[in-house]
Amino acid sequence: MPQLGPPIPPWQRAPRAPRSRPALSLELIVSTALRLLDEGGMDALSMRKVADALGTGAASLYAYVANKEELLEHVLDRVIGEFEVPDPEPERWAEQVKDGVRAMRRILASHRDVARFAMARIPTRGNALHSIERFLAILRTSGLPDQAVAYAADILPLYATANAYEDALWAERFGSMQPEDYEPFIAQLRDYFKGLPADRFPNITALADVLTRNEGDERFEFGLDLLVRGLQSLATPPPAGARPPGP
Amino acid sequence: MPQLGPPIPPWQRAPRAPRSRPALSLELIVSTALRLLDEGGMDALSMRKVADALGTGAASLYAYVANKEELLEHVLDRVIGEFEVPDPEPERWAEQVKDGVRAMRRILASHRDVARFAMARIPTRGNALHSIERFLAILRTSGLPDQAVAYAADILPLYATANAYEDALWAERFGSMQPEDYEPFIAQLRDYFKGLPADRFPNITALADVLTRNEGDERFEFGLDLLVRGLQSLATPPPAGARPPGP
DNA sequence: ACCTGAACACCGTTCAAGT
DNA sequence: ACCTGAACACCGTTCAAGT
Repeated sequence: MPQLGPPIPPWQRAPRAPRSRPALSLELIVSTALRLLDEGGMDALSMRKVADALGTGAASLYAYVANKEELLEHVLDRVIGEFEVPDPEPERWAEQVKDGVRAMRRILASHRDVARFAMARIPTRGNALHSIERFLAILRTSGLPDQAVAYAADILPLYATANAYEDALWAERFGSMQPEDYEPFIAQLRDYFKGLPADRFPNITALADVLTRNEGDERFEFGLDLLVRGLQSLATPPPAGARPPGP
Repeated sequence: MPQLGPPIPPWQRAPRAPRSRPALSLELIVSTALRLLDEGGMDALSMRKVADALGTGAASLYAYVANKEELLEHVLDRVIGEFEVPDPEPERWAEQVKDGVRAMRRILASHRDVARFAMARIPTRGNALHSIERFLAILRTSGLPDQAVAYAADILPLYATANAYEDALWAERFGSMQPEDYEPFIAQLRDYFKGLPADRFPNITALADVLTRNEGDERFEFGLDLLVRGLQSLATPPPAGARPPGP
């Protein structure tokens, strides 16, 4: 029960607050949507719930966004705005690239289900453009051919997003993506692998332990290292005389 | 129009087919769900629509699957069943790994929106287990350390799935993922990049052409090559003294 | 035991009607 | 011009009631 003060006779009331809720705006709709998403995940982000949190009806949102998809694009761009890319330091471009991918994943994962609709959108809104521009600046100091720079600028964010997407689903299933929270599940999976018939599953049973290793960012870092090492090998021309191994 | 034979008088008909529709079964529910997904994408796959196609009500499905999520898992496993992994040929493991990742992407992309729920599920059902087992067999002939094999077995399917996910969204937006269907959109994006103020976006404007290059699988192959080359560099011990790499 | 109609608590989006 | 109540056409899931 809310505490009620003594009753105020109508004639003493303020002349009816201009509006108890602020006027609607795209800005306000987007921040409300992001807040709901952060608090309750994707299920909490419906047009109706956003409108409700703003004290209006869902139909009113359609004056500012064409549809839910467009609202999600704005939310994504707002999150991308948190991504700060440093000025290029050419002699350590590879480490800067890694730091950038790590930051992308961290920021996406910190906003719960944002990663789940971040994939496959070609982000062309303001903040995304700015981030791409600055990420390209770092990649270009590598000496890689332009097309390799362009593909890398696509693939690295895809890798960050895919990992953040997985993070989000782990968090959904276990209430958090902290390893200790889902360790029992991992242990169960490990036992399941170990208990498989070894004649039909010789590799899974033999590798059960490493397949279910659950050590923070190790797997993410492993893949990131593969990608960036590959880029470095393209940037560094093979030593004259020697030929790279291959088929 | 199907060819109809001469009309058969009612008294010659079979004594009323035991049921005009076959009995429900998990098998039947899963194939119906996959058919609807292939035909109409994710929007066509609802519990109600699957039930409808089977001539029953949505509630009846819950005798066979706990919820929609479980149905999707079965659909995914059915699709994974199309994935055929060859026997290992140790001397060309890297090429076999690449072929495997290509096949994963191709199969996922051929089933429209399957990729959209394939991510981040740890597939432990029958077909998935079998595929993982055989993929591990190939990876283990590389000579990579066990943990690297295990991480690779996670990351490579993630890469295939993330790309197939993008394919699916392109197909959704443009009715197909054939490059010629969305070339106008790409051209528009290219012009947009080129028209940006060059002082604020020097890299995007300079790279507009390569950033919007749209040549089939090139980008996918580029990333796949980075990953597999990275694995090869881990498998081949560095040339201490004079170690000849390769076969 | 198995199946299901109807209900519950939601969706995104549209549109006529209000101010 | 801006806003919105109510409606439309959907969802996934539950459950009492039927056979």
